[in-house]
Amino acid sequence: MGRATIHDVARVAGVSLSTVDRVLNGRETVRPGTRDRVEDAMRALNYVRNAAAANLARKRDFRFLFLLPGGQNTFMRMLEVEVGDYGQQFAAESVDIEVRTLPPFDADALQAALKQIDPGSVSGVALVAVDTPGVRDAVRSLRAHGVPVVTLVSDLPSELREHFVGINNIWAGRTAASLLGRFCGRAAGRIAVVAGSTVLQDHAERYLGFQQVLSADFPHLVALPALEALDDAETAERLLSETLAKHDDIVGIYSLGAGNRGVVAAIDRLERGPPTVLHELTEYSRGWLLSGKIDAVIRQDPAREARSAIRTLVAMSNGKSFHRDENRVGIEIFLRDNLP
Amino acid sequence: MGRATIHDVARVAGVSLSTVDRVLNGRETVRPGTRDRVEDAMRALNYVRNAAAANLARKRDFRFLFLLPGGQNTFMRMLEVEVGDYGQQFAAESVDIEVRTLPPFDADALQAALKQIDPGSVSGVALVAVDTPGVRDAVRSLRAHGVPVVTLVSDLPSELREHFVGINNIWAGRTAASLLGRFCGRAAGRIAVVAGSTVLQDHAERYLGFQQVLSADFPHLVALPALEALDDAETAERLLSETLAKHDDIVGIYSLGAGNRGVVAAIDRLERGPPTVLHELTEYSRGWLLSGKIDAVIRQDPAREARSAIRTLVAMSNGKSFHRDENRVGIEIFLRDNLP
DNA sequence: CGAATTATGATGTACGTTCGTCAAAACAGA
DNA sequence: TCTGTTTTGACGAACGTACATCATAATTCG
Repeated sequence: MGRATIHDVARVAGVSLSTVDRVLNGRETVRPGTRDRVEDAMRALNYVRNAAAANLARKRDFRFLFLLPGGQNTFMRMLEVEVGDYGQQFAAESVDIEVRTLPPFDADALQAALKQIDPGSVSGVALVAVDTPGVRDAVRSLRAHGVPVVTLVSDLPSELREHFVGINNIWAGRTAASLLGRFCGRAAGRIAVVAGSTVLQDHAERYLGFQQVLSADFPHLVALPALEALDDAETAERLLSETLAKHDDIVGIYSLGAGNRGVVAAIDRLERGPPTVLHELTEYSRGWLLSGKIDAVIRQDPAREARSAIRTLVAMSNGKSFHRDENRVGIEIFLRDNLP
Repeated sequence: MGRATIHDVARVAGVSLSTVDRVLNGRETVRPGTRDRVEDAMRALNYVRNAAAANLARKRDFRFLFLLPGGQNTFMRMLEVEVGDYGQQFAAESVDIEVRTLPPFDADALQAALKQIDPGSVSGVALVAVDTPGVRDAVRSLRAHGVPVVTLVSDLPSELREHFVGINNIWAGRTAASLLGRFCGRAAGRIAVVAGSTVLQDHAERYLGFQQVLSADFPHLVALPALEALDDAETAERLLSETLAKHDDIVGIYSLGAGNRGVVAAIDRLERGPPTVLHELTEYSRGWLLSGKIDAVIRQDPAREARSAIRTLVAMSNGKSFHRDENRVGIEIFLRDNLP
């Protein structure tokens, strides 16, 4: 026998279909006694609402908008692909996802894109936030019009958005330090740190977390000020090479932003590179792990973030709860031996 | 406007609903020309079949059976919980999951349970395999009757099952060695290894992988023969304490099975424990990470495995393809700083 | 060219739920 | 007890697809 239906519930509870419906959807007032009988029947029959039929009858369809930074950033491009892929899968559940890429790190463009959204025609928005007053304001206005907003990768103050999908970058930095600190052994020395720009929130946070752990747990290791390579490989190579030449006691390297090809190029010039930790798993970083040029990669899984963002939006749009755990994005550590 | 329906496709293609249905479900012969027109229309309208409506009309429901080892093994218990939880969620998609626990590592019980399954009333089976001729035979018979079978955590030869959900334990062992080798620094010495039993396939594989990397990359470190603690905390504590007393050059500890409370108890007796790596993230191992008693935990995520197994069964049961990547279970590394 | 065959159309029912309308019943207050 | 209000029942249409039946149109073949 199949599952119980509302018909079964009605029969067992001795009420009409309408009443079951009213209880189920909190439609009109139902006398407490009747409500109890219905709920008892549902429990007794182990009734679960057939979501397929419900959504069908409701004739819902969702339109979600994703605002992602364009440009060359590998991670963002992977994220874009994943969102697209997942969108395809969700198409069967009548959710329709539009991805719009904007000039990277351009708060004005983001703000304009947000302002331009018609709250009536969009059931949810996900964005990689740039935290400026204008953007905050645009987000506030969207939410005031009843459009759920989730932030992706880069957050806004929590009262502005419904949910954040991404990793905690302070802890990512801490993780890097815990790894690198152990990899470096007992020898005292300095750690070279390469960043995109310290004005980027997530980069700053990673550096902060890195410092925290280093000074607390590995006091014999000292992080140099972050080199601002602007996520550019050539700049990274130049700056890192200069630093490596200037200091002869560098025992580890941490690159917390993009432009890693430059970082590795600089390491390649050394006869033996110190332990190195990077962020984000790409075609390149896989190769470096396998060839032993670097020791570990820390990443946030773009596929998970894409899925998590979509799932969150879906859940919010139909008022359902969603499993926080399932949708959590973890800080992943990859060595040569546990590559996916 | 919402999504296109088969009605739209029929209209655009200039054919009847029936014909669209025939094309869509490969029902009867449709002349190539007509089929093309229909397919063109579907493409033009970007038609995607409404899965909800389809399943509703098909009146499908799935019944999956999970056979898990009982006993005290924390990981298996977590897995059981996760399968149950996920089952609840899938109930809305009319899949019904029954979990049956069997005496652990009892091939006969497993075989009996498999033989007893009525192929007509079950649409798929997931099991933690014990690889014996009898079990192989029972699985073969099930599949011959058209029941999809996936192995979970512990595998069978690949021609016997449709899919395996779990990690590659050789690589898990390699990962442990890569971590521990780096944590130990340059000092030469021995590594104490605690296992459940070397006759367990997965434990043997972990030890193998561990050895591979140790001898290739860290020749100054030598793994002692695995202590067979039978996944029992007291035995583990006793054996490890003896070993630590006997050898004064133990620079690292790897516990690849269960019974970790005993391992940590033994470490606690030392004034300063060597770098330690364990498997599986539990309430306990979290605490040990946070308090610094151990350095790293390697795990396979039981929630992911549960979800992956169910998804795989669902996909197989209705002939759909499924994303291998999404369903892959990774070898995860946790330090104090990236705990979920 | 006509018969046999094959391809397509028309139509209806079903799946389990939502939602609306209207009537009937139960209840409350005086 | 009568009236007015609240609660419940009965019914039907709709959502998009599956599937079955029977009729009709198109094609093939001798």
